[in-house]
Amino acid sequence: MDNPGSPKRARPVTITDIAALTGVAPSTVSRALTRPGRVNPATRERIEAAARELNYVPNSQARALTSGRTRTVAVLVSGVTNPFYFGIIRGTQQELKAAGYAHLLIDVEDSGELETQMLHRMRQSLDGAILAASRLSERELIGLAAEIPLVTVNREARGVPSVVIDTPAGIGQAVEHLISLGHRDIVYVSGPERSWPNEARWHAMRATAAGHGLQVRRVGPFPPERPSGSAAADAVVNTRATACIAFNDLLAIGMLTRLRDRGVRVPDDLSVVGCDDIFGADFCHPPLTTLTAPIDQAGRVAVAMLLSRLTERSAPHPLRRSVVLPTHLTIRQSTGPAPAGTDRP
Amino acid sequence: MDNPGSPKRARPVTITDIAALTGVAPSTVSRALTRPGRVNPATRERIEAAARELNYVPNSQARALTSGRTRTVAVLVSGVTNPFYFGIIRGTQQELKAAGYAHLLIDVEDSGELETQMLHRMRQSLDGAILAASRLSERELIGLAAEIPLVTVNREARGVPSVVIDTPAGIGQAVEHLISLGHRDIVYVSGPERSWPNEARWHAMRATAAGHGLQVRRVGPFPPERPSGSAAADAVVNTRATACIAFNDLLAIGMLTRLRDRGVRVPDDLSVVGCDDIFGADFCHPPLTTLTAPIDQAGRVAVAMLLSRLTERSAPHPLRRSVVLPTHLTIRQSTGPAPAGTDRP
DNA sequence: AATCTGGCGGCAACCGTTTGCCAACTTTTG
DNA sequence: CAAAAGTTGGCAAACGGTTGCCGCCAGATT
Repeated sequence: MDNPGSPKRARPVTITDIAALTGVAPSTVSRALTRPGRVNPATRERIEAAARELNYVPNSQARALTSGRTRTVAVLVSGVTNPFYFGIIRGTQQELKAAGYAHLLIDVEDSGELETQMLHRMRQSLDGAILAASRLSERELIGLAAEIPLVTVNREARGVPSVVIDTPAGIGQAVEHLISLGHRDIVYVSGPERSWPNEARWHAMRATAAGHGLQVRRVGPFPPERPSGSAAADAVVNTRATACIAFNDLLAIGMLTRLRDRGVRVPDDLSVVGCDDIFGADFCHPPLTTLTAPIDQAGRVAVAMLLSRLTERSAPHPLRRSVVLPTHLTIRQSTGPAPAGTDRP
Repeated sequence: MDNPGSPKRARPVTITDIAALTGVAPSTVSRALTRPGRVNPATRERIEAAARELNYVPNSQARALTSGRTRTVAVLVSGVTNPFYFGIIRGTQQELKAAGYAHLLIDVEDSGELETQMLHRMRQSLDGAILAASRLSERELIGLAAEIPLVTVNREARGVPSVVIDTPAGIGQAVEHLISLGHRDIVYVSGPERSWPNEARWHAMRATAAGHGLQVRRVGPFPPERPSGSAAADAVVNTRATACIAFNDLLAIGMLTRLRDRGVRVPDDLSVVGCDDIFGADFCHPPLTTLTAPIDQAGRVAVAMLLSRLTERSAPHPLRRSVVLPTHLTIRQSTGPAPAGTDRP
């Protein structure tokens, strides 16, 4: 190795090399490799042998130039920090790899602007994109979907295929769980105001509570991060509620820490419910009662929907334009009976 | 929207369109956009204005075809599940985005074969790659590094630039911490046998202990995942040691759960030390004493090293070929004084 | 035997950009 | 004022594939 700092990359093998070796035209090589029925089986065999021998790897840039297809899908998340996205990343990665697509990861950090800009710049290098947690307006989203095939996660927009995790339905279960434990004063710990799932969760909670003749309150909004849990915990304690449902587990786990510091016992003094069942929800202290969401699956389904749209030549089934995945309540130790004094105010 | 299933992508604007609009040749447009000094400032201004007006986005495939540079870097991790890689992913993502590079995520699932194969197939679409947790042999690694610019994380191989997190040095601290608490019988909970950092940690532990006239034992190997913590916990209890250091936090957290189930009190009966300080190490129960590793930083530094190699025209500094990042011991509540009876056997 | 048909392979254009080379023109220099 | 040097822009050839079209040939059809 003469200069290890800048490895000399050997000139890659091209179809022309294979053509020369087999004595056919480059176009024949191309066809043998991409349209197997189009050439004589014998010729094809020779070409394939040569390709194997030369260790040929097709140049995807060149391919993309004519075909327009890059076999690359972008996955947009906002904040790689959030374990929720781990699931999305894992699910999409699995499914994309299995289909032979490349997985381009983009962190748009909660910025709708970055989101549009990135997608716009890369649109020629992508076959499609998965938008986990878009901050875009419905208008913008639809506009973008006209530029490039899109599937959203936890976000609905007219005409844009989506995978939504039905946490709102789970919220209903959670509220009933709390009511059955004797809680009458439940508060919602709000996440980002402009977030679609946040609003959906809040509405579901209010609706279910109303169905039981209860009113619910709301504190926040808080950034959906662990540190915000402190402020959230204080706000909840302030309301004198006996139970709360937090926008997500990150916030809930943050609250747990603060509550412990303040000497508020969970669940004796206050019951806490989270959302998502992220990594850590089962081993925090106390283990968190939460709405278990099939996050990985959401990622996998989103990719499957996108790819089926890309490969399908006929018009896509209008039925499968949107998929809703169910959640369920996982009861652990952060919820318990309402404190005696407050059972019936 | 006529057929929302397959959005018509408008034919993208090319430099030829800009050339036509400004009345210059395409080559001039190309130069105006990529080699600003090469054209008359006035012409350039006109071209830039036209480009802006037409909302021009350069086609990166076409660019890559001639230039050979794709502005894409692959990040290889083994198991997106492991929170350790979250840090790597976050760090690399930040740094790559800042430099205007695309971030291609590849999960090679602990398979050296997949690792080689993927890199080989994609080598023409990549400017370089970051190998976090390579399972490759030194030979293979060096071979691959000759094909494509590489930076490894937590893995050393002759002539391949690397970022290594100096957990072994931290292990020394951890051992001394345990000794100062009166522990005399410490066991190492081994991770994957063929893993480079695993061996390094074990050696460091043995060396430090030997320096204090102590012998240490080793249990395992265990897959570095939470579920393996159960088996690991049982194995450690079996040794009757009073303290252990686990290959990583995932394993340590898994152990904590099992120990609690078995009624073994941590730290009263057994002290546990983890490695890495991943997400969750601070809120598990009890919070884990661990070696805090600058994981994000490792990702950032790895990318910085790679990019500097790519842009530098002269030979790279031989000095900066490898970087070692320090760790420190973060003492939480999973370590405490050795149980009285066992202090001096 | 002449014609038709279908299979198979080659030619050449094209995808969008970069870049070596050259020509025209302008400015500096002696 | 002529020659040299420097600017600036255009031409055309790549880069590595894909694909429409055409021609050749063998076998089938009449």
